[in-house]
Amino acid sequence: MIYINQLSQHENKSVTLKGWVYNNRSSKSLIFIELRDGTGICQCVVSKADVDGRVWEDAGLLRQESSLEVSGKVVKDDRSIGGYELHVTGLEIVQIADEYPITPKEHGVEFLMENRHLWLRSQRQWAAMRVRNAIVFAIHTFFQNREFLQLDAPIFTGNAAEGTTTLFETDYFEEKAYLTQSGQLYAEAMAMAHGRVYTFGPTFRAEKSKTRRHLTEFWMIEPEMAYYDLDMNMDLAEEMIKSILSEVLSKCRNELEILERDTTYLKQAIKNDFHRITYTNAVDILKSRKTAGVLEKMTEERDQEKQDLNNELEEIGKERGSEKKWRKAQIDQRVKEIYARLDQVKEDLRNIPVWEKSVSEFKWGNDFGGSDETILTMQFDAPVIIHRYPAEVKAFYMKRDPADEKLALAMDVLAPEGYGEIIGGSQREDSLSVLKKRIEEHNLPEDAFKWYLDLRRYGTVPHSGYGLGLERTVSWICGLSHVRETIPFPRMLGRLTP
RNA sequence: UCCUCGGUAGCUCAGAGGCAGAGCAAGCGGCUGUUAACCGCUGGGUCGUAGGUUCGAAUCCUACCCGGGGAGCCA
Repeated sequence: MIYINQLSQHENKSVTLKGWVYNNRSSKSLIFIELRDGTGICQCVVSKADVDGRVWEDAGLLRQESSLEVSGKVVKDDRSIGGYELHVTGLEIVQIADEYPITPKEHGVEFLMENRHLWLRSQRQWAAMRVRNAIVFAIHTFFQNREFLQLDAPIFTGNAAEGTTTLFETDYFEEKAYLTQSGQLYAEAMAMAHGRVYTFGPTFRAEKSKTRRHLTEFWMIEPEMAYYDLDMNMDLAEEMIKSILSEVLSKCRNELEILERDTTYLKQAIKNDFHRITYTNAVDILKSRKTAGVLEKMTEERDQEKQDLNNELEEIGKERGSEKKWRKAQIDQRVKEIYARLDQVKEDLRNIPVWEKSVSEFKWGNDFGGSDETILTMQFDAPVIIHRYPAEVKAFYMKRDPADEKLALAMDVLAPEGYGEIIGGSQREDSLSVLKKRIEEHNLPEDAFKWYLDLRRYGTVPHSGYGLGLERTVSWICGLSHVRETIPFPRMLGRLTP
């Protein structure tokens, strides 16, 4: 048995493939089977003249997703996907599949999510999972090559660490336990034992967020380094992202093609320095004449597009009445596309005034909203790192800027093309007395942080770290519009199965 | 929690007070190279649920359920 991605090494040889029917077509004396085997897709051609009666008959019984073994000669043919096809001589059916719910035609999100366990077999989902795998591998490689130690932080935690977010509560032998929202505090303890460490694990947030950027269960990578200041932290984050990008671009060319990902910005992100701007600077940009111009231009573009789409609708509407059946179907398809795009354009047009208001009324000291981030990243061609946020909007454990007590030594990395925040991090407060004061100011129970405070009591050092959201990273690199397609079985508001 | 859009055949959708429709899928037949193949025929309905208005409701009204997108919050 060989795999489809090795076919080029077996040209003109006889091989056996084992897999599933992705799609099939038939005529009087030819049957085309698109076979998938997990490594790729290969068109298998069954010619009535070349096979015995049983093989021909069996080939005629196949339906979408039926499982089979098929043998034949590997032939180079540009008409076939992948450039090679199999001229079938033998065929063994493993199972004739029941009627498969996911047809080669289009489907809605709800239906696809109900059938997520099967949807994973489809090409685009297959490609996204392979990119996710490549990203995971690249992250481990990056840290392992630098002698970081991987650690697993606990999933059950006894207290709501930062006090801000809503956590999932469970019963832990009649005691309350929460599912972790971050492994950071534990990573800090391990960093004091091993110097440089990282976690790679699941994280849970019980917030009722229903957007394309949110899951209730997602995977986070949290490096934590002793003797690292904020600048070193930013350098590491930038190097890591560049390293992930070059790995994926070289290993997943085929996958990115299936996903129809335009890789221009990804390549630019590897080549160019990330833009580093302070929060204060970012606020100035948001309130600038240039930003207002960007939004005005966007409004004009959307207005024009809306007009163009409406004109097209009118024209093809006239044409439809006098056309042949196949052309009518084509027109109907285009009409659907136009309506979908119009909805998006109308939503943008509704949103832009809201964004304009949010930007023009933005006050120093507020945190950025999703739209503010989008507007910022629209003005740069590589990821943007924003650092030194107002301390008031950030977590208690972040160190203040010695040059300005109002600022926290925090940093966020924003991905371009509207993908937004993929990393949040900071230099940590290393003074015992200051940290105690912060815990008090945030009305947090000091008892719960007793062990954490010990880290500042016994050989405290400057240290830093950050958290990278895996699904948001996959979503950005794949060019997917929703994180639900970046994880095999997404857990989100209202979705617990499959 | 709030704003907004939606729920009609297995799937994707049209129908906007007056006979329940199309394409695909399924079944049968036809076609020597198909790429979401194509052509013909056949079967397929709790119009999300409950109530109301009306001679008459998929269509109008009310409540609820489910889903999409967004706000807040965040990775």
